Amino acid sequence: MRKIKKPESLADQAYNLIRKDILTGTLAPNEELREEKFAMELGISRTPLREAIRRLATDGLVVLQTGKPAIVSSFTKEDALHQMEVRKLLETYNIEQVASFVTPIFINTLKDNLKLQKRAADKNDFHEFIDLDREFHLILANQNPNKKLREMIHTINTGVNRAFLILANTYPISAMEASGEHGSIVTALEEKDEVAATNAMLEHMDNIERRFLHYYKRG
Amino acid sequence: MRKIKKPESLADQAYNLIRKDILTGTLAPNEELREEKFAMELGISRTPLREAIRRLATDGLVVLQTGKPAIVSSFTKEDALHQMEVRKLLETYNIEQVASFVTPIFINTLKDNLKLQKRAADKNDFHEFIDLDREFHLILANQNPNKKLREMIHTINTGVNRAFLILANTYPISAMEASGEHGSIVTALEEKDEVAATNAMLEHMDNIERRFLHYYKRG
DNA sequence: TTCACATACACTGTATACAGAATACAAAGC
DNA sequence: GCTTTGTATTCTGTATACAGTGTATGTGAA
Repeated sequence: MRKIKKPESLADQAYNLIRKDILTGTLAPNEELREEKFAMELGISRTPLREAIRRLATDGLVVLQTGKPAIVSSFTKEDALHQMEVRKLLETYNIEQVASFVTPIFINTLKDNLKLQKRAADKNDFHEFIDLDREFHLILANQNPNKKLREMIHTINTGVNRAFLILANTYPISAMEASGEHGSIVTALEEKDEVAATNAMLEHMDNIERRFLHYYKRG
Repeated sequence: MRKIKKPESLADQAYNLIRKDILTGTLAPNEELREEKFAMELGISRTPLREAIRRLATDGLVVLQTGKPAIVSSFTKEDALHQMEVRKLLETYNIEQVASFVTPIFINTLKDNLKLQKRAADKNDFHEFIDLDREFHLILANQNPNKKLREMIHTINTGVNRAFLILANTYPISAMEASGEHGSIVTALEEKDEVAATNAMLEHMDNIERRFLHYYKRG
């Protein structure tokens, strides 16, 4: 039976749109989200917009201030490092589990993604690479049967990706490096070597952190 | 300086109230939350109630169904075990970290809580013990400088505590056992023995799981 | 000029009104 | 009797209206 797709609610649409704008930096940190004004711009009323903003707040992407307009959240270096610490814990734990579930189709999916990553890196297509990077880790997470763990990895990665934007300028090097590290992970998985996979992931995480700090310092 | 407490918004109040009702089982799984009816009962309008419900949804305590009333979420045995798996990961990681930050005042806070736990267990005060149990793990989490990790432990523990309610009937034994396990954790922390503390926590987690499965089977 | 104070404005929090979708029920047809 | 279809009701999604509070602006006195 073919399903008829339901139209997304206005609140959902607003949520996705604003979320993307924050993650891509179109909406800068500390920017105020005045409800009436913002709703008008989106062509909707305050009600669904408010719902979207509240949801973004639980994601940590905006901060609510009672009686005052919500603002796009800013984050310190410490916040980013904290997130990376948790991410490291979750991603390494996950890959160790996932290494036992390796199937040919799973490996192929990863390899397809890898190819696209390399292509994006070659073309210097920044946004494309960020998306593929995110997707790569999503594929890994989604292989885990534990739904709660999957959810947590998703949210933490969203936050981290935002900090990653700081690397925008010097992205080409980062992308090449990251792409190579992803390759190592896939190789280890293909050989069903749990230890190697975990180590590869840990190394990847450490390198992300290193690159982040390196470029963060230079502003 | 004494602080003047700001009045909570209606949405906040509704959120806390409904949350508690779900966690204590006053609102049963699959129960429908009809907005108008429910808002009337609380003496507020639909708007703040909706906000509360949406927030509960991101906590995983209710499930939204577009165009249909939201329902109190149910959870399967698998869900509970999945949550416990993540909790195990986070709590053991946390305590290993926290063991290095041990201060006398921290130990005293834990010991105070322990005393109250024992008292509640002796008095067979079910709700009190659940609260103290939750607080015990909260104290441990809050000692960690990593805010993101703290947040995650808080949310995961909320969910787990709900499953714990299944043990309500046979609670006395569980409470005594859990209380003792908490004691072992504090002792290990007091001796600044990271390994012992981590092991004590891991054992505690495994026991929670064991008790859960034991009583789950018997209904 | 500067400070005190009053007034106007802007924005959120909350209530209510309205439209469309889902559901329940009853009547009609097989 | 059972299925089906039309209709009424109920509910959510969204828009709008209203109230209260904080902030900015402007005016008058020192």
